[in-house]
Amino acid sequence: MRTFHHLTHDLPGKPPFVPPASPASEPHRRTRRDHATETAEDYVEAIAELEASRGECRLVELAKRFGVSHVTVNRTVSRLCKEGLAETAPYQPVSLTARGRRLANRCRKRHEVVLQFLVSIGVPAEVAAIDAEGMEHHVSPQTLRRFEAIASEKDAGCN
Amino acid sequence: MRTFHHLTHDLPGKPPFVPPASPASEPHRRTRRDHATETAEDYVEAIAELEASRGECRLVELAKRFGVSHVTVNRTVSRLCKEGLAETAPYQPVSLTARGRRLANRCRKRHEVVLQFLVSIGVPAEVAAIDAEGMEHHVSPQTLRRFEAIASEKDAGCN
DNA sequence: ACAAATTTGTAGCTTTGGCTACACTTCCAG
DNA sequence: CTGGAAGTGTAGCCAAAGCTACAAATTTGT
Repeated sequence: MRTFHHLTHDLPGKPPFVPPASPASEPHRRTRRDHATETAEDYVEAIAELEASRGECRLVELAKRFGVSHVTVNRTVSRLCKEGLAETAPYQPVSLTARGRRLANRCRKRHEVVLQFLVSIGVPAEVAAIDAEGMEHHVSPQTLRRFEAIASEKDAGCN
Repeated sequence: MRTFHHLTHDLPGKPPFVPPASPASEPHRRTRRDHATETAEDYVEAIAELEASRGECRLVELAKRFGVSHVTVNRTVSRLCKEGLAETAPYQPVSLTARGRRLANRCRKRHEVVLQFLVSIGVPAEVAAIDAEGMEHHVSPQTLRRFEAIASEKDAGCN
């Protein structure tokens, strides 16, 4: 993600051939940006759940949850700490900061809405669980509102 | 993606502490797997479009489309070639193989279905375009069928 | 209390996907 | 027909997210 302008002195004689970057590239740029936050979102959500269900969140549990090695979890949690979303100390459990908790709550709600929406339109529960996991990070607030409305509509039996 | 067992002699005295990997990790593993194919899907789709609209697909056009540098495009296209989805020669345009074209067609259809579905449930077109871009890769065939059904339902004015 | 099991940390590797800087082809205009 | 602009290639850097192997700490069972 980092840019390196420290060597780009922008000497006026030679514009270093900047690529034009069409407006149509916006959705892609957005999708890439989402990507960067996906991991953080998944992690804070998992941490919150584990704290709720077990009282504390240990790295091994996260590793099991995501199906990755504890090393990957360790590094990712370090990143979350640097970003001010989580806190931890060597050999101690992981906890969320206030910011992390807020993010976790938002993600949990969004996840639930997406999942219930998929189920409400007739997607089998197991498939819906998988799709929701992948889709949730790309659902905008506007779309989420529509999902919510439709899910509750169907729940009320108005179809 | 590569694994390195060349030093894992599996001496029977010490099982190298295999992580348990809960069943709940499946959706995440699946999502990660999707990730790997997302780029390929986006690229073949873009290549097909550019071939259709301009007769040929040049790297610069792809770079503009995705908002990335031509270097990134170059490397990604090389990977597509290795995977048998595209073909190119130095300083020549990029074209799709038969496999690449089939993939592109599937992706285009899926993209259209997702986009139309979002619009049909009342998401503003611009927002729908962005969301579709991010969501499409995570929509299973089952969910896609539901999307399709609902979109055509609404189109027919049955609500 | 101590050995074993579990958990966590660290070193070092891979691939993917970003980037800049610079070199080289192509191609067209004058 | 030649020179510059546009397009492409290559070298080399970065960060994220995956891994194994090994080391250290902590917890647990006897």
